[in-house]
Amino acid sequence: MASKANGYHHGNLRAELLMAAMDILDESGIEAVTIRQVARRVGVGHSAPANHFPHKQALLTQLAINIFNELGSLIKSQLQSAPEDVSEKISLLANTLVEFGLAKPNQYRLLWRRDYLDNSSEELNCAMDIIYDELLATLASSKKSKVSVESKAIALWSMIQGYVTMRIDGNLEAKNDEVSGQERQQAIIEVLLRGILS
Amino acid sequence: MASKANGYHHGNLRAELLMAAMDILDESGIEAVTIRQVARRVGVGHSAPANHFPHKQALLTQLAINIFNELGSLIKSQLQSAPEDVSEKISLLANTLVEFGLAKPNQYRLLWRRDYLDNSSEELNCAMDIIYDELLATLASSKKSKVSVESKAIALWSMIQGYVTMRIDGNLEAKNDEVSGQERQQAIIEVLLRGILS
DNA sequence: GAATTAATATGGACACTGTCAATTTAATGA
DNA sequence: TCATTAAATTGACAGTGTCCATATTAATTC
Repeated sequence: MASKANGYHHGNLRAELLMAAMDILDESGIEAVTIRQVARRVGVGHSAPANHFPHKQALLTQLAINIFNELGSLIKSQLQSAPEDVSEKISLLANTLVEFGLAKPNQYRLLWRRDYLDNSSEELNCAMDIIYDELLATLASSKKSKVSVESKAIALWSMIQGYVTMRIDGNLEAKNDEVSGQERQQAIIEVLLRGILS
Repeated sequence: MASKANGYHHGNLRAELLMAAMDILDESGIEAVTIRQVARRVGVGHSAPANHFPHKQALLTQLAINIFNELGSLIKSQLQSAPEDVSEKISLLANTLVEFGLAKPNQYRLLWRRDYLDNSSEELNCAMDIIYDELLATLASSKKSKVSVESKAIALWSMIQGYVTMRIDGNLEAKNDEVSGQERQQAIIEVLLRGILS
């Protein structure tokens, strides 16, 4: 790609490794993302990545950070052109998260595979918190009730996380009955919304 | 253990492999459960397990089935000595699931790691459905509303799954504020319950 | 500009994995 | 008793992440 084409030194290896890793992730899932496979795709020796990522975990963590950031941007842009109504806002946010997960299942999965990631990475946790904070801010304008905003946020955050995970893993297929995914998605958001707003 | 002690033929290998695998799972997580490690712990050659489980997936699938069954029994016994009140029943069921996940995180995790399991296994899906059906049955006696029982069940099932996953992966630690896990757990169940019963 | 240093690449090695194959041992049944 | 079958053995293979010594180039310093 945008390499210096001098033969030995690549010039842009770190970025290209990340791109190749993302491609493999999308195509074949996290299990297929191996250091050696990524190196092969970029056309470089199997030990070259070590200069840019000390271990596999570091590469995957950076990948997850990038995914969180992209998802965060998406949510922000969606919310900017959002209606004033609180429940519509919450619904939009939830739908954006679900749609992202369904559209890019392998990327979404990686976000929650903390066994593959460096949990102590500040950057990773910040990238995640940006999304969570968006959720908190949106919920903050809902009617005060016995239940705290934090609890509402965690309830919503949890339900979305669980729903998407089960959807993309095929755990809900047999339970969809006559209802389409779209309707179900709308319905469960509505259930929680009712609890949040009451 | 209960082997025939003849030296060569083990006599009870299948069961002991499962026990050893479960121990390793509990102790060190799913990544540490390797065929060779399990065989080593039982004191048998690295290829002996192949006679009882054609591949690693088969062993892990059986493990997951056993876990689902135990969890199912636990839930059933809990519900038998449950109060009549619907909301109390739902709350009990949710708490039982969450408590199980927190008490045996690695077992709980495996239940949802469909990439490690044989998704087409009838037995596995049945074992899971037993729990889901319990959920459905409990919810069925709640007040009829615009939202179907199925959607309520999936909402609850999703929220629990997401909440437990994030709790045991440490994704909620920074978001707990001053509130203890117990209180938070109660609060999010209450939020959803309010949506379900309204 | 030349020489030194630092960064980045290379291939080989190691221990580990799952799975296969050929072989050995023991139990079973005609 | 003897053939068959089930269940164990060891050895091999390709694949993995990570370390190592080495080679090449870029950057820095004199």
